[in-house]
Amino acid sequence: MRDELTHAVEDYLKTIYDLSLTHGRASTTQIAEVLEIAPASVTGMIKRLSTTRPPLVEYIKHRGVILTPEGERVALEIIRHHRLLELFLYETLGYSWDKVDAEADRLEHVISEEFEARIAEALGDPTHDPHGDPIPDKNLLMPSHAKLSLREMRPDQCGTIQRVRDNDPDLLRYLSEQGIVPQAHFIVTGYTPFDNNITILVDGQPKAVVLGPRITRQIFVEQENG
Amino acid sequence: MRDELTHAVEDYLKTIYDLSLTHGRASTTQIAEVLEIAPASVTGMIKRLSTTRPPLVEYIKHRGVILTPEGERVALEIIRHHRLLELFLYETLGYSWDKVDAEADRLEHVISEEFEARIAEALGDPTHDPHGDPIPDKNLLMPSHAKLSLREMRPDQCGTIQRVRDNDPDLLRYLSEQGIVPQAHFIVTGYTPFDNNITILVDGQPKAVVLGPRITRQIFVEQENG
DNA sequence: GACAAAATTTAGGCTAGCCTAAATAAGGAT
DNA sequence: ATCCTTATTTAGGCTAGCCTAAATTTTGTC
Repeated sequence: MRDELTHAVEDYLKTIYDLSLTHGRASTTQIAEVLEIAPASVTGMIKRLSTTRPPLVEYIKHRGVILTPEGERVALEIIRHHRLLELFLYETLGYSWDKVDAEADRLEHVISEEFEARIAEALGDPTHDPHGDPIPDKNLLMPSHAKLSLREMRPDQCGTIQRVRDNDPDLLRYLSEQGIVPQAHFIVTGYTPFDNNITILVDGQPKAVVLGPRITRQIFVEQENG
Repeated sequence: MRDELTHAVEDYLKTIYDLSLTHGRASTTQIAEVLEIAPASVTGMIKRLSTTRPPLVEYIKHRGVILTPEGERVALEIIRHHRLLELFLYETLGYSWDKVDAEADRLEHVISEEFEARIAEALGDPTHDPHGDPIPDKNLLMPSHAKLSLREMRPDQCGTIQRVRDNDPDLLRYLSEQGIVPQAHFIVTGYTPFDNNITILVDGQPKAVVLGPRITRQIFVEQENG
């Protein structure tokens, strides 16, 4: 395998992969926002990524980028590192789930294939990290995962939390205080149109929680027929 | 604690610390050799390190450098990271002792204080890494360690290996094949002047091994009265 | 104490990645 | 279709860290 990609390049590819999933194509501004750098810097990097051999992204001026197969391979490799590390930190070292992301963000770029293989084995080839994010397998294939967001659910429907797609430590801590963590079972008790707030009652929790759409959009669930 | 030192700076400080132990003062050329970069590059970096606030090294033109207290603090912090990581990789992840150094060299710069604290605790606040190198404690104090090198020993003397101060994987693999690892008990069976070769027989090994001074100088032992 | 060899520093250059300010292109509203 | 806003790119600049080649200092030897 060729390597020798810089951390910065790996971060760009990971970001583009992520944005492509929800937006199809990653725009300069979106990438700049995620990476917290100036849009002009993104343009420069994107040009480089699209002219390497093999190219890592396909770039159309003023139209944003998508990953090439090679770019996607690299992105998935980093995502596998990241999510395996998150689970390792959580399971083996006892990190709280709101702190694993920041640590994994730095470690993901420096661990060797041997490190990856050893923690994967120690964890029993896991398919999901502590946030419920799917972990690509050795061949970089994504396991199946819930695609229904909590935002689509309505009163009286129930299900289990599968995935919380956000890395803000404060939000994660807040959610876990409310019992909103993967595998938690809940019932929707309220929905208000216009602001799209959703109220849910989590099993074992004293009271229901109202969540706005910015949050519920990031929470994926398995619905139950109830 | 101030941080935000680059990986390169940390590598320089670690190298200078190491060289200072054996040579008192680290010369431009020595640093360049260890880091495998051009001497001119070292001069440039040293100037920077000596003019930061607070300065990390004390630099006298044409005379080399020594660490300031602050520089030493940073070096010891990195060395603590490195050696804790080596032991962690060895004990917890099952790495062979010849591979831990390379992995730790990259990880040492990116782990957080929390990571450091958690692996230290998981390992029971260890004092020595798999090569027998002493691990600075939380307050960066070095535990005591063997200072007698195998090179000084003579026939009929015996003792135990305490420390193998070399990171060349091939050498380490060779030595462990001969049973020369920390805690191994041995007796010196031969010494030849002029070339300073030393022959030792390790307990449980079928035959004696002849080691040149470049190797024996790096092996530290605890002598026994025998 | 002079001189050659070795060590070190200076000078000038390069790449990766970031920045700001200014120019240009795209897209939506009228 | 034009105007205005927003997105994007261009141009020029900066720092960290490396490089080579040339100049200089130190050191060891006679």
